[in-house]
Amino acid sequence: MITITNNMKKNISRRDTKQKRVILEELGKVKTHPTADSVFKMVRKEMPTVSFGTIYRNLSLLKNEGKILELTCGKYSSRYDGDTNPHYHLFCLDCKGVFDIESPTLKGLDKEMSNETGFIIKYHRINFYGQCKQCKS
Amino acid sequence: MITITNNMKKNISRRDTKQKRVILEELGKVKTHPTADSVFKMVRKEMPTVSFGTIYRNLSLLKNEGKILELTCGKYSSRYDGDTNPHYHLFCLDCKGVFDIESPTLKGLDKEMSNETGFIIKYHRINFYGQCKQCKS
DNA sequence: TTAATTGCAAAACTTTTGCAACGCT
DNA sequence: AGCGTTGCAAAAGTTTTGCAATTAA
Repeated sequence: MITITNNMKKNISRRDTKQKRVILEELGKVKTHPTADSVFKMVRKEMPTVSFGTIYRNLSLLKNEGKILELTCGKYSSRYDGDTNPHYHLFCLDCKGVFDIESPTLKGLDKEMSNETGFIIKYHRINFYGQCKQCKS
Repeated sequence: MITITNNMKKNISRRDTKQKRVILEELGKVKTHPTADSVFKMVRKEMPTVSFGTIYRNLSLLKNEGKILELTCGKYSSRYDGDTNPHYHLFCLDCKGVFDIESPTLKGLDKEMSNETGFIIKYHRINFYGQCKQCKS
C-alpha cells in the first residue's frame, strides 16, 4: 500500500523561519496588494539583510499553502494579497492601484460554467477595471 | 477654441505597415492566445527580418486601438487574443493553455458593482482556472 | 517632404537559481 | 546530524528603448 506523506507535497513550507513569519505579518498589515518588490522593501525595514531570493521563495511557498493570494495584473510584477477570503478586485486605470471589492462573490458560477463548457473549473477570479474613489473626480 | 485632433490621441497607429497587417492577420488565425514571443515566431515565418521591438510596439498599438486584447496571466508574458468580442477564458492548470469560454458574458455586472462599491467600473475580466477538455481525463 | 515606423542592440525590469553558510527540528 | 532555508550574486526571461535608416502619407 502506498501512503501519501506530507513530504510528498512539493514546494510547501517545512520549517518555520523568521523571514517567513515577517513576510506573512507585513502582508497582513496592508490592503495595498504590494508587488514582490514592495514586500521586499517592507520586510527589509524589519530585517535589513533579507534577500530578494528569500522573498520570492517564501511568497511562492505561502501561495502554495493557501496563506496568501497572488494576483495577476499585466506585464511585470505580480501583486500579493494577505486576505485569502474570496473577493474580487478593482484595478484603477489611473493610479494603477488595486482595491478590494467588498461585495459577495458569485457562488454558483464555477459549477454553472463547468456544466456549460465541459471544462473542469476549480475557481475563478474577477478583475474590474475603472477608477477608484480617489481618481474618479 | 480647442479642437481635439486625432493626433492628440497618443500611442495609436498613424500608418498602415506590412508588419502591423501581418501581426493582426496571424492573431486572427489562431485561437491559442499566443504570447508576444509566439506572435514573433509566427510573424517571422512570413517576414524573416521582423524584430522583437516591432512586435511589442505593434501589439501595444493594436491593443490601444481595441483591435486585439491583452490577457494578463501570471508572472511573465502576457498573451494576446485576436477576438475582441466579449468573452471569458479558462486557464488550464495542467497544460497552461488558455481557452475561450463560449457562454455569454454577465451584462449587468459592471453597473451593479459600480452601485455597490462607489468605484467607476468600465469593464471586467473573468478568468476561470481548472482543467481543459484534453487534460481532464 | 516629414514624421511615424522599423531593425538592431542594449538596457531595464522581474523572477529564478546555484552554492556555501546557516539554523530549524 | 540532517536537510530545508538563507544571502549573495549571477543568470534567465520578458518588455522597453535609443538611434540611424527606412517608408507611408
